[in-house]
Amino acid sequence: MKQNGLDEMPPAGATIQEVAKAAGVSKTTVSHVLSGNRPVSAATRRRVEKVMAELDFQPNFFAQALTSKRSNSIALIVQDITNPYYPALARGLQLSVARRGQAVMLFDAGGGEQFADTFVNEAIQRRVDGVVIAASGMASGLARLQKAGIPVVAVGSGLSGLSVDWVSADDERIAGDAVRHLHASGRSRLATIAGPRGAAPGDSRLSGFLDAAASLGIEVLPQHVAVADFTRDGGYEAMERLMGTDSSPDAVFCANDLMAIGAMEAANAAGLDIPSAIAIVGVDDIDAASLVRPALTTVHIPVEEIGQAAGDLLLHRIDEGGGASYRQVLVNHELVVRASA
Amino acid sequence: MKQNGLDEMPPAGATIQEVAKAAGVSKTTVSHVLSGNRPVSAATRRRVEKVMAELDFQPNFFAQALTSKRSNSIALIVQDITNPYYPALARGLQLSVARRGQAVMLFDAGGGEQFADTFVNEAIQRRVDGVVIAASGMASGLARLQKAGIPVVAVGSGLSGLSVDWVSADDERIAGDAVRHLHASGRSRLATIAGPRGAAPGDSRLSGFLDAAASLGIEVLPQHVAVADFTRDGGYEAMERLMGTDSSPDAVFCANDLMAIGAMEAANAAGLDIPSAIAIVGVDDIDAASLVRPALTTVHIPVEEIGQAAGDLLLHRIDEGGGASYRQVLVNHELVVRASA
DNA sequence: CATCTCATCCAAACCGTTTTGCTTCACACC
DNA sequence: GGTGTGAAGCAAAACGGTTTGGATGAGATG
Repeated sequence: MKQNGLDEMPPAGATIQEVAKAAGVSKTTVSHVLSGNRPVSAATRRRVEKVMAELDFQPNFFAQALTSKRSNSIALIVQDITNPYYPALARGLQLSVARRGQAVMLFDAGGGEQFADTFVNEAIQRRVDGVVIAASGMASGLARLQKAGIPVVAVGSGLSGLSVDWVSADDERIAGDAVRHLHASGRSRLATIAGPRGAAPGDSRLSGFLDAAASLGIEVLPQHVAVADFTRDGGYEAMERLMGTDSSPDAVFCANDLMAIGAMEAANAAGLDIPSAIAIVGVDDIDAASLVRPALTTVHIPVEEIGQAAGDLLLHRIDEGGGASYRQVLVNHELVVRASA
Repeated sequence: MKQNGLDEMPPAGATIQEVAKAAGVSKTTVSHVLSGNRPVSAATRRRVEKVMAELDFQPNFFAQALTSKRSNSIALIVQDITNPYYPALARGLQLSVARRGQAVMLFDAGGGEQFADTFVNEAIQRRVDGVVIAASGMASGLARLQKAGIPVVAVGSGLSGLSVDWVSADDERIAGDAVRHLHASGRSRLATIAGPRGAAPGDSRLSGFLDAAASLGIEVLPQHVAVADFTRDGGYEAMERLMGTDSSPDAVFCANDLMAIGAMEAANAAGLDIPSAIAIVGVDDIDAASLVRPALTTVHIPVEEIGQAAGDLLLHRIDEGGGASYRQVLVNHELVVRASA
């Protein structure tokens, strides 16, 4: 019977009832000293608090949630937690919401797409107080969450049309800045490795790239637009395709660093020198960007800040409701010129 | 009043009571079709299920948790989520526990130390079904969790003495393998950049390093043991200290890749060629290890597998209790020889 | 025909809180 | 000495499920 040799009894956690009895008051009163919802005389309060401490009383979380209808948990749904972008996002988010007693539930789609919807279901069933969603194909999930009355904030661009709070980097301008940098350093045969079509930052960075090129009078060949999945391997393969075209580019803008690094490897493997034969620029400024040789020129995005902003937006909507006026925040980016372009 | 232009009414989630009424049965019966705890006639079952679907009924998570005393959530407490080691761990863990309907709650100590205890409290209050703890200074937290009767599994070494399930890489042998490789390639003035003393993988890798050196007849100078905090910056500074000593080393074993990369940078900055002037080996085999130039020789650790094993151990203890017989699993590592050593 | 046994279903108690009336009591006031 | 007032505390009803102990009726058994 005895499971642990140390204690004679599993502590089992005192209930409010037991505290009440030990303190000689009703559970109502105990509840009141707990919540402060109604006044309790100083003497009684002290007595109750003392008993609580002695019994190591901790209010039952589930019972509280049941009546208050709040779980004090928020869900973070990410595309791929092993992509260094997301841990930074998670940290920022936790920083923001932890102060308000909210815990973060992590749902990692593992790079796949189909899971995101499953996770939305989980979040709804668990009645989280809110969810931050940073995964591709989130539109349908968004709708379901909103129908369920759960506050959401989306992370990523291409959301302007939707009725949702969101935070994002200014992806079009990011791409534009990269293009202008490339152009200023004399490149003219521009290519891009874009993210998956229809997904968050992929489309915006692509259109930003295209627009900027157009406004500089640069023609971008159709075969110079490759699509990959934001992974290093994807970038590698996309680069191979790009190099395989008859008129090969002298610069490529990659929609994130991971793909840019993959692209660099492909270029190396093909014997192309970076940056003399081909310039490469990425986006995100992950740690690895400064580690590769040549060091990757990229656009720094303050990811942790994005996470915090998402948390703030979410808390605001949880507290205030906020109705149908949606807020969006754009964070600042910065071109970091290193050696690759 | 109207908040969302679409629906006239917030769906509000049907209760079991409403389902019962609509199906013309008692809530008991509904509960039984839900849980299968007692037989229900096929006809009734169908009727109830139909009503459930129509009303989009989802059992209230809190109410269920209140009676079942299970939250179907587990906590993952990590030292620093931006260290690429931990996201991989998180993924492995989720992979393991998601199949059993458990969600992962992420607590990121943000590199700091003092938070881990706070998080343990959070976990207890939230009555998670179990916790995986992978952070330094976890001993006190372990004790508290166990006293609260919450299953725990620890990740990291130096836990052999403790009464707890744990999973780890074989840190002593990892260090030994690295040392033997260094020795085999002709190095003799070995140094190490260890993790913080008293913390999980730092100590074991250090003693493994020392033991292996001793058994090879290599003398390690006291000033050739530097301590850092597992970050890149920490590795950089530790390397500076190492190079500042009068008899400078010709090889350094770093307790993780991040520090190894920092060390490489410091060596570069000092004009030391790697590997001719100084060899460097790390541990973890994070993505960046293959990206730096020269590519980092390191010891590969199957981190995702560690996460899965931790999940399996935890689920087992949640299900079976398991009493005072603790399990430990050691995962296999592998030396990956690249260019830096 | 009386009884026994299942299969089905229901009512009520329970999980541990919060919240909403109400009661009590002391005190001030007229 | 009645009456109004506020402070302090209590009982009971939620919250939305699960579980336990019957009740009911149909078919099997003697």
